[in-house]
Amino acid sequence: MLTKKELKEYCSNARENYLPHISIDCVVFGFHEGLMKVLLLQIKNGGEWYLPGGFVLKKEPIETAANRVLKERTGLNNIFLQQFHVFGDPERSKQHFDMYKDMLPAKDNWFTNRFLTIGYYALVDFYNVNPAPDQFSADCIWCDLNNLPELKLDHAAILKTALDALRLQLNYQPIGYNLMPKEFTMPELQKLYETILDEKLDRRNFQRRMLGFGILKRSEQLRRGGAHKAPYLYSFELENYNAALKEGFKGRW
Amino acid sequence: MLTKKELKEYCSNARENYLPHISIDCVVFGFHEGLMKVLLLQIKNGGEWYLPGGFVLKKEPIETAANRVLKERTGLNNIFLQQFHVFGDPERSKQHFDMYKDMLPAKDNWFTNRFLTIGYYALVDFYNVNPAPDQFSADCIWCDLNNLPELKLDHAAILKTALDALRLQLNYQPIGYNLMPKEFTMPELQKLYETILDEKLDRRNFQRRMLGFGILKRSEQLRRGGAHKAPYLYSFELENYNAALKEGFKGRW
DNA sequence: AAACATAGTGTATTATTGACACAATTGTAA
DNA sequence: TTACAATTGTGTCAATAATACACTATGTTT
Repeated sequence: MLTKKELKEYCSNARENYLPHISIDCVVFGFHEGLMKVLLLQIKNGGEWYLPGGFVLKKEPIETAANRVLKERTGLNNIFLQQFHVFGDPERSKQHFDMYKDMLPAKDNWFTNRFLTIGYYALVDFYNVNPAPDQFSADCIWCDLNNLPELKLDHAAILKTALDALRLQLNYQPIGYNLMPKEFTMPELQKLYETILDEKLDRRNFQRRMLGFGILKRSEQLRRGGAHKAPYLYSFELENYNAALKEGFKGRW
Repeated sequence: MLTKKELKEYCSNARENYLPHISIDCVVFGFHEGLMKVLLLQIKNGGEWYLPGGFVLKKEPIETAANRVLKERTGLNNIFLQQFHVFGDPERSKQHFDMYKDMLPAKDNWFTNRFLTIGYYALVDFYNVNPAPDQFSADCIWCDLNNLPELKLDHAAILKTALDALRLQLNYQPIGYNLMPKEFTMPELQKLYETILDEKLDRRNFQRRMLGFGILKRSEQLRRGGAHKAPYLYSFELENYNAALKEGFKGRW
């Protein structure tokens, strides 16, 4: 926990460098051992959990701010990021870092301000991430999406909205390049979809549909070492993948 | 155009009441005589065009702010509003009301600030709208979507993004209740879809699909007076409509 | 070598979509 | 009054896509 002096310094620094009343929160999705993971921070003392986030520098594009925040929490650059919603209820930031609320008079205290937060979701390769806590957190770890701790503020709602947005995305855009390692098998990719959607899919139909998108290329190699028949390895055909990202799979009209 | 005194007053008032650095811009879609219309404001003097917009009061939810702005421009309450994107490039507001840029020193001048703008699109019944200019505009009028004047700032990009979001919405949500009068014919509804999508649809297939959604009810009455066979009148079955809005038409997974 | 778990491939059935034809209705022009 | 043009209501057939399922292949385990 910050001392009064540290808090004071943080606040005056923040006021000088960041846009007031605006924050960024990121829902970082990863995929590991068949489970959907979300990156969470645990507050120093208190022990409460919250989403990685930060503020926007006065002359910084908001996308850059989101990337900067994520770089700090994950070590990664060029993360797949999708802005999905702004949460602007005046009540939402009422309990923002409330242990610091009384340490400074409101007019000097960054954390008593109202914040609109811009929600981003990020898709990352679990294995490349080096979770790093921020200044206010004791820990930064992956949590199972279906076994989340209680979250501070409206972060549970933000997470839910992000998940809805991600599920919607599945219907008109490819997904997976950012969540899977370079090479993967069809069953592994299927598992990703099943995890996001939280439902079982038919193996054969999944493969047919997926290949139909034309964004995969099959390697000659097989994934050896598994306990059964060795599956083929696939990777994404990046050109087609990006084209599909941009154009979207055709809608229904 | 505001005098220096008026501007000064406006700015000090704004600084006192609004959240700094945050604005709202609304793309108001209407449908009239087979054409998609967008509500635009024309700047006093200058003559340039821009989207209806405004600012967020310090304790006001952003949705309320958007509704307030639209109430002022259209006279309507309870407008169908959809937040679709935040535009946060630091360069985007560089030419914001630039005729006022030099009238006040930057530190006092609200319009030299950087603004993130939250984009909303609205769907309204053309015939219920009473377009009203704001303090900075000489005029507030409906413009044809496919015959737009040049727009100030990044408003052309905002409009384009709104249209994309609207088109996306067609794929998983019903639309029309907010854009059509109470009663309408199937060809009229089809025209709306064709206009939004900017493509011709097959009459018979459109009807089958539309009825399949189960959100329409057919009146016993016909629309008389047209020059040809009188079509049936339909209206939306509001309960089912709202359920479909909430649940969405099923995706493809 | 047999048992087993998982992967690859294919096929029959059903549902959805797309393309199109025809009859009915209404105002207009001959 | 009648023929005509334009438009609406309805239906059908074929193509396509989605779903459900079966069989074979491969590698591990015993």
